[in-house]
Amino acid sequence: MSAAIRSPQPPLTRSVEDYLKSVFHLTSQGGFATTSDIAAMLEVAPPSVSGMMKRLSETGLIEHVPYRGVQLTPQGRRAALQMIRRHRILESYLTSKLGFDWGDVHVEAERLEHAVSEKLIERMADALGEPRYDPHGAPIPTAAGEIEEAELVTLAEADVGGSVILQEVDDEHPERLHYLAEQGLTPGVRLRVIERQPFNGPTIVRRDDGTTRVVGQELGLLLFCRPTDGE
Amino acid sequence: MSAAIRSPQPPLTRSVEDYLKSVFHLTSQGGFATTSDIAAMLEVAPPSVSGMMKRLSETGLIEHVPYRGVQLTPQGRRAALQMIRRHRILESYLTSKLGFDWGDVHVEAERLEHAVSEKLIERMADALGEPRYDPHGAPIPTAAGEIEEAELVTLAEADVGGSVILQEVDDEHPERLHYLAEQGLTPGVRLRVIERQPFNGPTIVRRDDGTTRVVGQELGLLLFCRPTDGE
DNA sequence: TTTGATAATTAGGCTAGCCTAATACCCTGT
DNA sequence: ACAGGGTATTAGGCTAGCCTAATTATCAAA
Repeated sequence: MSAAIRSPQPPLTRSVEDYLKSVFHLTSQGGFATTSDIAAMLEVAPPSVSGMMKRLSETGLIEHVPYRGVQLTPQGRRAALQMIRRHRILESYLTSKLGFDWGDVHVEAERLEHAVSEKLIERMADALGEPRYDPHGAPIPTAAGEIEEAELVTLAEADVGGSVILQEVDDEHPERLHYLAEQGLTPGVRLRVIERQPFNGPTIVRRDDGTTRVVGQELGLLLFCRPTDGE
Repeated sequence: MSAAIRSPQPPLTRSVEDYLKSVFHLTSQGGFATTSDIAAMLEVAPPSVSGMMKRLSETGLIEHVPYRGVQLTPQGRRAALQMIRRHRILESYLTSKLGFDWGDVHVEAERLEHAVSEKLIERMADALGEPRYDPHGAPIPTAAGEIEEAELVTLAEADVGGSVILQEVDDEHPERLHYLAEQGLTPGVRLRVIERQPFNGPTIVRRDDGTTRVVGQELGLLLFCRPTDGE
């Protein structure tokens, strides 16, 4: 029998925490996370991923189907959600309490999330009033490990003629986030989808203030929206 | 010739940062830091220290006199002071802004100091109003790398009959700090040294409110005081 | 001056994580 | 049914940091 369960679980290393987060994100739509996708996300070589997957499945954090991919076990999912909570609480705290720009908090949180205690995160969450979303609109898992799963559609594929609320934007790349802030494309804004150019062309939207924005397909794929029925 | 100077200096590892801090503390009274003292402080085996000392002197952060000990180079001192600034600003922030107990902040800061950016530390320092002392009374180096050097005497060796201001207490061991707080022995308090028992016995002090405290020698050696002339 | 205790260093090994090169597997298109 | 391209894994190596055991240096006391 395998010794997948250990009573005094050793603390996870930074690397392990990063791998778990990646697997979580890559499997959030269901299915398996592939070796090459994980490698690309973490910027390591595929054999490094294979090696780590072996170790993680031995410790019971993931389920590995060779040549297919991996999924999180309940234990792995719990750890991943804890990391994501840390990350998003940190991003929220840095923007709200220390005046950080929303473009800069991601990389800062990326380092801090491996060093903060549970206690510190809960103090920050408390100071913020237990926020439910981070500055980029991403839902923050609860301390108990529950996360809201919304059915969002990217702006690049939203129905032309319909209305959407911009809910969440990708949190990487400061320049992109600065641009979005300049354009007033921030979480919560209501947009009417006016038209979309063919051949993966840009989407044209109108804000409530009547101004319009032209959003290229690449950017549009990173803007997650909730369709609204009302005009 | 050796290549002690590299233009694009690689970021220091956590370990290196810890070694530099240790050497700084062990040489603060002048002289050399010995291998065994460093090993004891970092809780590693002496040969680990020898190995690291070799690497650090190759990168120009310390000066190593074999079989004697080590000292920081100006570059190493700068790096050490930066770490100490981080540590003390973090301790201050956690107590002032997030309601942490002064006994708990040391271990939290010990982990965070390796993960915070310069920018974050400066934001915290700003939010605190550029504090000059941390919660345990230790002076905080400036961002430029200057630190106040006070001539302090431990309570265990303060002149009997004289008065002192308790300036700084060791920041480790939460229980000890809790005890000190209970006893009202916190930085800033004025104490009159009433008597001291022989054979490394306790020191008896009187606070301004007239109450007295009996402080054993071991504890007294960790309470750093500034003698005052006035009654 | 020699000896012996103590401290420092060298020798040699281990793990976590990464890498490249070589090999094995899977699946799609013919 | 199988050949080939692409993906995954295995093999083998490297570095940082740690360890223990063996060796060497230093210094004080006889």
